[in-house]
Amino acid sequence: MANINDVAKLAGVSKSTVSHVFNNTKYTSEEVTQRVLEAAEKINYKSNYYAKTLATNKSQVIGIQLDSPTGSMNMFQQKVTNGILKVCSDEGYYLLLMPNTAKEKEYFPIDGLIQMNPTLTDLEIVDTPHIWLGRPNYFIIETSYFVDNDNEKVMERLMDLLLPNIKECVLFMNAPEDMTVSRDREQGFSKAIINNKEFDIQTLHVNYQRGLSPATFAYETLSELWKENNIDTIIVDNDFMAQGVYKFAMDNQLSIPEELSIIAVSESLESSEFFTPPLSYVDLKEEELGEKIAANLIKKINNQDISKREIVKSEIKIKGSLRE
Amino acid sequence: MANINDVAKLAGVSKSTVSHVFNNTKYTSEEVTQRVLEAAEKINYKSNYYAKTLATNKSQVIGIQLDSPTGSMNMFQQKVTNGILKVCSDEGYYLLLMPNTAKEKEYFPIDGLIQMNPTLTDLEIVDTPHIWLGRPNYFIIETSYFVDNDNEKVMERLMDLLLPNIKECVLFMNAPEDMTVSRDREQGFSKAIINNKEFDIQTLHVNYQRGLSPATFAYETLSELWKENNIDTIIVDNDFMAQGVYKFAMDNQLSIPEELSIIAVSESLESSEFFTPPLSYVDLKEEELGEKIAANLIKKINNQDISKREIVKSEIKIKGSLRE
DNA sequence: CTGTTAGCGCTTTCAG
DNA sequence: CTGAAAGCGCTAACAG
Repeated sequence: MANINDVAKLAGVSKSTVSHVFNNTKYTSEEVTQRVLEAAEKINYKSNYYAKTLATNKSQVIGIQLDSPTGSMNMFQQKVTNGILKVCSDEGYYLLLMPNTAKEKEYFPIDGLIQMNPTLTDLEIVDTPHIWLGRPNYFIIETSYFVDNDNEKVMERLMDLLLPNIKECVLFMNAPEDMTVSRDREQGFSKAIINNKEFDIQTLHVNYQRGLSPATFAYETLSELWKENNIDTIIVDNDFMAQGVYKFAMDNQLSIPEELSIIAVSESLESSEFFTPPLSYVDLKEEELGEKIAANLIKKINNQDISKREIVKSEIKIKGSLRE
Repeated sequence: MANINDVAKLAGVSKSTVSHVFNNTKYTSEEVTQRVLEAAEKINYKSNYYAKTLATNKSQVIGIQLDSPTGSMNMFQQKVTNGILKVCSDEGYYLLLMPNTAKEKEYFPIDGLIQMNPTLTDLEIVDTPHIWLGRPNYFIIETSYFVDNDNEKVMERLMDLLLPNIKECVLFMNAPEDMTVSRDREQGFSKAIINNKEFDIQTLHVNYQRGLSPATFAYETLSELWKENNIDTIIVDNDFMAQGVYKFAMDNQLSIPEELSIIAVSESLESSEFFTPPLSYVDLKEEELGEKIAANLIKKINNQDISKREIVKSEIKIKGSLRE
């Protein structure tokens, strides 16, 4: 692989001149510029990224810190990543997927970090510009930048919509307990109940337990709670869980939405239309989340001002699964 | 950020000794080792990846060359990526997503490359160990390594299964024409027909045209062809298309599978169970593809022998959408 | 077994 | 406007 010296020699100039014409970092005469470019072309010179990074200490890479050690991403994360990738490639940044393996003996000087999936116990990150996807916990929220959905608000709006049509009891199957997002949603859920005391209904709230598949979890939880409660409305975390609920409805010959009204708080599988009747859901605008987060991070890397919290509004999509 | 000199000074040894204890590249006395480790710990030393790479010319990064300029991945690719990521993190490799933007002024010395989605017009890649996901075209196949499904074979097996129950006419809605995979599938499809002349049926074959959503494409194509042919069996490229077919069936009050038998050649949305009746499909074992490809690439990087072509067997999953 | 030293390829000050 | 040279942090002979 040809290097900068080869080009310099061939063009009959010095290393630094070559560097300058390649980086537009100083004026070089038209003639010299041409000579250098031609020489480079001739021997197919490409600047060595690693040497450059070592010298400049700017890597042009953004890392995504994944929350799983194997590096698997769930559908939500994959969609967000697509959004991130879009602006990264526009802005000339590389995207590095970083599984959460504990070792870290090496210092990989990425320019910025995107931290997936905040939990209640995350610690502050230092020495790298970073942005959270979702709300960080209260220990670090003051000092953290993040991009998030309007989780609490959308739950309130959703409940305002649902409440008039709940007959007796609503069940909320929320995300896992340790995720900040599930807290925010629960908050919105509770607020709406309190603010609408005129509707005298019963509420049930459970968190998804990792281990069972979401569909199975939903099915089993519902079977259990069904016996002792007159559940007629169900909010689930995602369409995967909804699958379990639909199956329960079918097994027990319950009609949706007449006897069981259901909505999912995210459509990670993009499966709404596969359900009969089509599943109502909340569109989290994952790509937009990704684009916003990447755009902000890049600004931050370049020391431009950005707001600490950026909210992407989610949108309630009403389909046939909701009782009128 | 502390560097190797700081550690050396603090521990009272030389740079190279520090380097050696960190890389296990030469024996160092127990005592010295300890001193170095402690010193490193104390000042929070992490070896600088870029300097190391520049010196060794081994980056420990594997690139995924994406086929879209925006860098978006479809579901199939995302699932394969999960498999890749798994072995990468096991083996200490980073994974870099490389959108297909034409610039490339820089030479980013990745150790190896995974090339997604071969088409009929791809050119040879030089100077980087690489493996294709899927069969490369015939211009380059002789010199290329790849991991692929048994596309042709599985189509033959599928047709053997289907043929006895086709009444008059089968429609195959294949992947886009420029992809090698669609050629292989068509090959298998035709072979099965020829080898089973005793079944006197009519066949229709169309390639998906990018632009329309797969579901819409399927719906419209079917509407068109339906008028003039007595189609009773349909093979579609994926479950997204199947959605269009199910909708067509519903709109025209055709019962599945009695009047219309249907199977998808991939279940990219993992949506089989969302259909009523559940959609039959071919399981492409995406994660396994990803794991195999990464494992092979890493071996290749280390100059170990690997076979040029590795096949992952796909599996036909029969559900209620197929007439018996 | 440990230390010296010459690179890896590029950027960037500083003289000219 | 151009070039010489120091340095980015680390590795790997090689000498001791």
